[in-house]
Amino acid sequence: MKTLGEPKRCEIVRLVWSEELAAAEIAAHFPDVTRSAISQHLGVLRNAGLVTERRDGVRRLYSANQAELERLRAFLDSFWSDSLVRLRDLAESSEPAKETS
Amino acid sequence: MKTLGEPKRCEIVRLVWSEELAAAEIAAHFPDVTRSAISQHLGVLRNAGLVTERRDGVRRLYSANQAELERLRAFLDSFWSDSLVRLRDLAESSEPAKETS
DNA sequence: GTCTTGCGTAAGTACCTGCTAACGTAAGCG
DNA sequence: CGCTTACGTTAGCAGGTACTTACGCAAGAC
Repeated sequence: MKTLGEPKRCEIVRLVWSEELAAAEIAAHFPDVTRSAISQHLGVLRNAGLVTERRDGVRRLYSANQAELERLRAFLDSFWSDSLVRLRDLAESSEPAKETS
Repeated sequence: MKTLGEPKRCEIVRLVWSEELAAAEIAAHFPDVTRSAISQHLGVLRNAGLVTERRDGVRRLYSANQAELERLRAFLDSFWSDSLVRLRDLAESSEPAKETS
C-alpha cells in the first residue's frame, strides 16, 4: 500500500496492467524524470511483487502481477467491510431499546 | 492514499472508524511511541480530511470522516475496474479472429 | 489566584526516499 | 574485436518524515 502511495509507481502499475511494456516505454510516459529514476521505481515494484519482469533479448518487459494486486484489493475491501461491520455492531449495541421488549 | 500508507495512521483510522475516541485513548493503543507522535499523526489525518475533531471540554474527540473515506474507496474501486476494462478491451482487440466472419 | 489534566506545537535529530549523474553489464550488429 | 542499445546499479545529495523532548495553552478543580 505504501508502495502504491507514490504517484509515479501507481501510474506505472496502471500502464503495465493490461499490456507488457519495456522499461524505456514506461520511462517515455514520464518526461520529467530520468530513466534511472523509473528503473529504481520498477525495482521497488518488482521487490514488492506488484510487477513481474520478463527478458526479451536486451529488453526487459514488465507487466502487472494480477494475483498480488488482487490480494491488495482483497485487503482494502476487508478494510472497509470490517469497518462497516463494526459500525453496524455499534449501532446495534447503542440502540437496543428498539428490539428489547 | 499516501497518508494511509503509514501503518500507524492506517490503524488510527480503523480505531476511530466506528467510535469517537479521545487523543489519549488513541495514543494508549501505541505504547511504543509518545503521545506527541500520535498527536502529529492526528494532525496529518485531520489535514487530509480523513478524520474530524470535536472539542469536549478539555478533551478532543476524533472520528473517521466517512464521506472522505468513501471517496477514497471509490477511487480505489475505479483503479481496479478501469484496469479490468482495459484488460477486456485488450482481449477483444487481440483476439478478433473468433467473431470476425 | 494555583495546580493539574489533556492536548497541540516547536525545535532538533536520525532516518528514509526520490532524484540525478556516472558507471557497469549483457545482447546484438558490423 | 569494437560499437551501440537497453537496461540495472551505485554514490551522493536534497528534501521529506517519523520521532523525542521541551514548551505552550485552554479547561476545570481547588
